[in-house]
Amino acid sequence: MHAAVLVHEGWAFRHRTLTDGRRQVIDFVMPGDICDPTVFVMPRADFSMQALTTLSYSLVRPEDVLDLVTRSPRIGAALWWAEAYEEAINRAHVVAIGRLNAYERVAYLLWELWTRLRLVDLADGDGFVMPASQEIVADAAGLSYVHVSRTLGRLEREGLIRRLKKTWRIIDAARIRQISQLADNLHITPLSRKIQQRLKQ
Amino acid sequence: MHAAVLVHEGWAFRHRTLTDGRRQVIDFVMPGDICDPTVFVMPRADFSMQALTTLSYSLVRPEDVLDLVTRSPRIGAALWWAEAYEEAINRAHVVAIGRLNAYERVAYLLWELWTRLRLVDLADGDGFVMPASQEIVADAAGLSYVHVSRTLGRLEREGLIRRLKKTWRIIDAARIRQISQLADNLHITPLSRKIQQRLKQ
DNA sequence: CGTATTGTTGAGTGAGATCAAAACCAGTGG
DNA sequence: CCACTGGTTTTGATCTCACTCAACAATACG
Repeated sequence: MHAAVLVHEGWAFRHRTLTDGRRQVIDFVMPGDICDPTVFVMPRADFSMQALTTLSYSLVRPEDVLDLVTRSPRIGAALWWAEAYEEAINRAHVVAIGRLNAYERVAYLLWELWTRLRLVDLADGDGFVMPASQEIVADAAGLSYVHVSRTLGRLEREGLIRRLKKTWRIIDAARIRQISQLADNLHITPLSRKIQQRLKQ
Repeated sequence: MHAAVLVHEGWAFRHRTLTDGRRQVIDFVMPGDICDPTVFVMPRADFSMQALTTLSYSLVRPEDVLDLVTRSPRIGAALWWAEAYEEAINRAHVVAIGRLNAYERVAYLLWELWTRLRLVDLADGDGFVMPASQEIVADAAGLSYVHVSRTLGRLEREGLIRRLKKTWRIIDAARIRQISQLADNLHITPLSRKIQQRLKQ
């Protein structure tokens, strides 16, 4: 059983960088998320993790995880849910990167980030603070940063989003959702909302 | 209703098909694989599954899984391991599709399939039976089937693989492994081998 | 056999990459 | 308040890898 990191504040991302410099961001980690902390310490062969902002988090040791799970079915369920949620996001990424074009892919990413942030009350209405540079977004979407810039520009020109410094706003959520194709992959329910909220604290 | 599926014999694949027909294969399911333990927590699966050959499998109902896990730590550990393994494969897919070119991606796929089959003793030395059509391989790699055909042709012309009907052989494993870049993502250990072997039965 | 599915090959095209330069922005220090 | 610096974003021009279209070959199958 692994230890776990519970993120309270701040963003990070997990990524894999190849020897020649190519990098793929596997996913973003934000408040309410749980993840394996060993990556902070040990450069695992698989992937590594990097903070985007200052992070506040708590560590749960393996023994404690086991203890928590066996004692409280509620927490066990929450952990299990978090796991399943993460997997659903990962599957969506595979589909997005494998079969959506740049326009759809960037729309999906916007939708995912906004949705996940709303889940933990970190979205300010239609807007949210975006700490990641476009280079990192590109590495998450499997695109070049130049093309990400162009695509975001297009979405803005079309009136679907608006950007001001680090704050991005979803102007036409319905359209973004529709373009992204995979919005329903993130099946958010009132229950999941409550669970994630609790984990955030 | 959803339940866990334990595959004993045969291949299947999980995929997501978009409304316009574009399809992404999320992963292949082969003997020893369990899918999908998390489906109990999710309201509805965001993907569907399809058999490639006749399948032999056993179904485990949600209640029974819970029961098994709480009673036998051994089974709990095995489930946990299977989960982690599946995630590692999924992460590798994201990286492969996002950042590898067609040549590397196909090499990776070959490596992954061969490695996973060896894990459950279903590889005949350097060869294995490949039940999936190139169209399905293409949908797994995020490529067109035409390009998959060309790429396999190239690998064969270069003497790295050989194909005879449905049997594919890895002639130069070291090269394939090297080209795929992500071979070490599948961290196989003697332990994992044993666990997978047991699950196969 | 004939028919359907799958695989191969060639030609032309296009979405997104790469290259390069300019514009912008946040600090930092004078 | 301004100039200087390094990072980020934008824009234009060009190129390339993989896609599409189309025809044909091979294999599987009733």
